[in-house]
Amino acid sequence: MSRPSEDDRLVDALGHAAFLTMGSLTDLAADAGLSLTQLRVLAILRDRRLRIGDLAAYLGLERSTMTGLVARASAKGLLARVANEQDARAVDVVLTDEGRAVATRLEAAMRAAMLPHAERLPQADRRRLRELLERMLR
Amino acid sequence: MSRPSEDDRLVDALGHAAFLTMGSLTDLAADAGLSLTQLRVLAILRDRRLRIGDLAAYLGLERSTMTGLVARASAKGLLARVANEQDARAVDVVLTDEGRAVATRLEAAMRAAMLPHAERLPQADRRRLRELLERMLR
DNA sequence: TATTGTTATACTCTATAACTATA
DNA sequence: TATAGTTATAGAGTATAACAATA
Repeated sequence: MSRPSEDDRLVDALGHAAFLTMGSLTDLAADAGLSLTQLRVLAILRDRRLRIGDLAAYLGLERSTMTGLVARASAKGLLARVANEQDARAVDVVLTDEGRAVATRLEAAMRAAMLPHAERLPQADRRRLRELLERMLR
Repeated sequence: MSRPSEDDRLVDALGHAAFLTMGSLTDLAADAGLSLTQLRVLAILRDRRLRIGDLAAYLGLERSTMTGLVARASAKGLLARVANEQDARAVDVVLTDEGRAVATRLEAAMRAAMLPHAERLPQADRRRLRELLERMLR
C-alpha cells in the first residue's frame, strides 16, 4: 500500500462530490415521484424541443428506452408528444406547463439542497471552486 | 430571466462534474458487466466485512434489495456469503479474490478515465481543486 | 434501402409485504 | 416480541431484436 498520489486524491474527491450531488438529485426526484432519468429529461427539455431519437442520444440511451420514458412522463402530464413538421416518422417531445413548473421547482430544490455544502466554504473559495470546475469541464 | 447568481453557477458546475463522473463510473462498470450499485458494493467491501443489513443501510437500500444484489454478485463469483459468528440470523458479505481483483481494476480504470479531465488543469490548480472539494465535503 | 419510432421480450434494480429463523 | 434475512410480487429502467411507416 503506497500513499495515494495527488491525482488519485483528486479523483476520489470528484467521486465523493459526485455521489453527494447525485444522491441529492435522486432524493429530490423521488420526492416528486420521478426517477433521475425523468428529471434529466425535464431539465433537457427546458430550453429545447427534441425528437425521441435525439433525446435518447443526448442521454446515451436506446430509442426504445426513450419511448417508455416519454410514455410514462406523458401519462403524468409532464410532457407531450408532437408531430414533427419536416419528418412524418419523427416525434417531437415538449414540456407541458406542468412539466415546466416541476422542472423549475426541482431546479430550485437542487440549489437549496447543495447550498449548505457550498456554504462550508467562504465566498472567495466558492468562486474559486466554481472556476476550477468550469475550466476542468469545458 | 435574471443573471444566475454565483452560487447557482457553483451548483451547476457541481452538477456537471457529477454527471461526468457518474457517467464514467457507469460506463466502466457496464464494461465489466456490472451496474453502478454492484460497483459500489465491491468498493465498500474492499476494506470492510459487512452484514447484509449494514450493507443495505450503507447504500440507502432495503435489505430485500441487497439480498438480490448479493445473490447476483455471488453468482458471478465476485463475493461470498459467510455465516456471522455472533448472530446466527446474520450473513456477512466478503469479497472473493476475483471480486477484489475486479474492484482494483475498476478503481484504476476510473482514475485513468478521469485523468484527461484533471489534466486540463495545471498541477497547482488540481491540488487547489482537490483541497476545495475536500473542505466542502468534510 | 435506410431511418424513426414502437413493440415484444428479458434482465436488473428497487420497494413493500408476508414469511422463517433466531435473538 | 423484535430483528435479520428471504421470498413473492410489482413497477421502472435498460437493452436487443423484429417490425411498420416514412424518407
